[in-house]
Amino acid sequence: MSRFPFQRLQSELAELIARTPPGGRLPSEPELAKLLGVSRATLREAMRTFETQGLIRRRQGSGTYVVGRVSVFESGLEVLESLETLARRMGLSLRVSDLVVERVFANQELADIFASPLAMPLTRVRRVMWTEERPVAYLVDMLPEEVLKAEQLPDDFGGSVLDFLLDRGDPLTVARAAISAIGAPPDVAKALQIQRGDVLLHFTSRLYDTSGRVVDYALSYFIPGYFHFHVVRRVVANSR
Amino acid sequence: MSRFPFQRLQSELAELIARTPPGGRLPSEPELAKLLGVSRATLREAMRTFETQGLIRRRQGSGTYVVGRVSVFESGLEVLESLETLARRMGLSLRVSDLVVERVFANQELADIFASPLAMPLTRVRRVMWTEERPVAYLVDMLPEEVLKAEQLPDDFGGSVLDFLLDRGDPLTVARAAISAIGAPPDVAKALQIQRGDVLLHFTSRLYDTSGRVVDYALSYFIPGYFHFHVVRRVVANSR
DNA sequence: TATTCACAAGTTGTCAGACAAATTCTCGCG
DNA sequence: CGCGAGAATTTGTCTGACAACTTGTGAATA
Repeated sequence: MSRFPFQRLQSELAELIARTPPGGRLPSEPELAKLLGVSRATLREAMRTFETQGLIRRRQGSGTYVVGRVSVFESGLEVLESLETLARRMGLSLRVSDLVVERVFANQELADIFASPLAMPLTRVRRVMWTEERPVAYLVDMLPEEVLKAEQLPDDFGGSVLDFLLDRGDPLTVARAAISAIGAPPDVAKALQIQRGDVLLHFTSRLYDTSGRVVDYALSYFIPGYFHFHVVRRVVANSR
Repeated sequence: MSRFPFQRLQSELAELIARTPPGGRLPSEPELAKLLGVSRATLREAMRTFETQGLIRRRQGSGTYVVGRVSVFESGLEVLESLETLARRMGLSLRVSDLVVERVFANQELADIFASPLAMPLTRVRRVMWTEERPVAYLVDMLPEEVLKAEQLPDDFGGSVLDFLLDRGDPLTVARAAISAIGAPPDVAKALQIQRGDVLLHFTSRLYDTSGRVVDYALSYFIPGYFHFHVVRRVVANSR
């Protein structure tokens, strides 16, 4: 539960929308506002965010309707959430194995990414995520030691660096993820118990805080078919 | 000039944001509202849409700031644009080959996607996109014949069904793309001149119009490394 | 001089209430 | 049964207000 009305609103609305069948109508704005304990103006701002994402559609005089979506089991990429959170929403449970937290030093590439000097100390967190006795993802996070020291990770670390930073209250804003497909490199193949060169979905993410600094550089490797990532793409109007 | 205040507002705001250098501050809300001739409530709703898209950041007590737009506009997946348009912006030129436009009939899967009866006639457009003597993408679009008949495609068809529909003025709204990685199926491998099983990035897209109907179901296969797809992910608080 | 603290001014966040505009429903009337 | 006028409902927009937060200023202090 968040401290700020707007964020709480967003998650409650997201839940409500997820519960409503495609094409279904949401309660009217005055009703919803009362139900959620906010003013209509604030409610409308929250609704706009979902409209921007294409999840709902509003028709003056008629109501607000949930747009047909493929499945609740899919994750929209425009919202950054941890695999754990995603899995919980899907009714799955994720397990962590082969957790390795180590201290490394920035090479040229990493120094560029973090806009830091060469050899800056970093904390690298590697682990394999399992669901139902099967490895499905291999995750590597790298963070400046000023942001995260190895000792700070709790013993019951669930596998999500993002959740840890959020719970700690870090002022995170957005992440930028590059999406590609690759054949499994040897170390990843070994961790995921697949063959070298097998197909993997690959994200390379930079997580930013409010000051625009990169606080986490993450490499994610997913075995296709276990997680369904999708994105809503806006059609831009003709410029005139 | 649009008929509706909100749409006019959006384009004027978009312009203002585009004019403001990254990190720059926008005028205060009361000022902007007066300047644009709307109430502060309406203005805030419009601002929310840009905040959702990661273009601006608001800080209570301080102001509203423009986020570095390079990261967002470069080739973000949140905006749907044709490969042609994208390639032109990246300074590449795309060529089309092996264009096949044919009439097919919906099987059960396609009928579900289009919410249509079985065996509904569809127009299927397949082609290979080349850049610099090398095939880089294989695209398949399927549209109800009511939306697009084979004869309607011009002789100089550039390879983008999306551009064609937009130029024609179709009321398109959003597309949903599912992202995954696959090994090349035989037919795709042949078209792209690669080996069966080679790694491909794969999008499955549904394009919607204003009535919420699926007007285009598209399969896209990309050879990794030629197009850089990325997405901006908003951080939201945990819901627990 | 340098530092700290209180405070005022400015900005975003939220609220309540009102009316306009569009849609949908109801019901009387032919 | 069909149709149209009007009522009811719902989203769109506006106004004014206050709360919460940030920032700069300047006086008081070490």
